[in-house]
Amino acid sequence: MIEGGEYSQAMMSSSDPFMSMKKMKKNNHNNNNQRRFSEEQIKSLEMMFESETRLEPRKKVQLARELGLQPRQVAIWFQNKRARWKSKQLETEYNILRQNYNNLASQFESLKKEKLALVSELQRLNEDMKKSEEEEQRECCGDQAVVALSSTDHESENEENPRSEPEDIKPEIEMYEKDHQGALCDENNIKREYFGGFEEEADQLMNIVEPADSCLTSSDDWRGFKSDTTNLLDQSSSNYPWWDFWS
DNA sequence: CAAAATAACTAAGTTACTTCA
DNA sequence: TGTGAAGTAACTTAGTTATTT
Repeated sequence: MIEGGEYSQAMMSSSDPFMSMKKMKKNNHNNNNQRRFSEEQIKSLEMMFESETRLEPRKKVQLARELGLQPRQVAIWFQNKRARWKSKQLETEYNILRQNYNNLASQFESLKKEKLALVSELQRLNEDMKKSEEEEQRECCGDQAVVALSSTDHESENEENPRSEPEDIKPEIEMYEKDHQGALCDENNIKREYFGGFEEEADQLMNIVEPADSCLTSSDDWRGFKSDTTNLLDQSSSNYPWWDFWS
């Protein structure tokens, strides 16, 4: 809808009622035939805009009178100024978001590397443990064989010591195997060992880490983490701000 | 009092022009 | 000197709100 007085004043400065819209625009860019506002005018408009981004009608008329402009020109200037200001704001916010994203991405990358290093370290430790277990077992069997052969010459050193009782060896070995075989591959043992007393927390951590594993280790674009982390963020946001994680 | 008409405003997008590298 | 990009005043359109009829 066209504004009443201001519009008429601005548009009807041409005497030709049949003048094309383009020509009218050309002729009416400014009532003083000046294309751009003066520095003084801009300065005043800017100052007013800083105090209020929307002008009251009375102030608009007053400002227009002070600057020698039509009230409509002031209104339009404020409209344009709001639009420019908004797009600048958007640009600023976009840059901030992009910077935050880049920071998060690099932090994510370094955590990813750290995690891989920890996983391989864990694997190495597991292998070491397995080896020492096997050696222990081998040594144990060798001793028992020796004991069995020389049992007639020696009394048992300790009756409670199962190794001194050849007939008890088998069940004991079975018991030992039962208790220790693959112990370090057992998730519960790992948790007990590394998170002693905090198994529940460990479970939560595992739940968080595991879904991310596939995207961390796969060759797929890691940006696919979005769907996984959405849940993660939702879960944790109720307890503490997720960004605390990075601090 | 409800509903239609009108005036005044807004945001978003466009046009015509100037300026400058 | 010509040209394209950027900036800007003025405009159009469609929507909202307040006031009047």
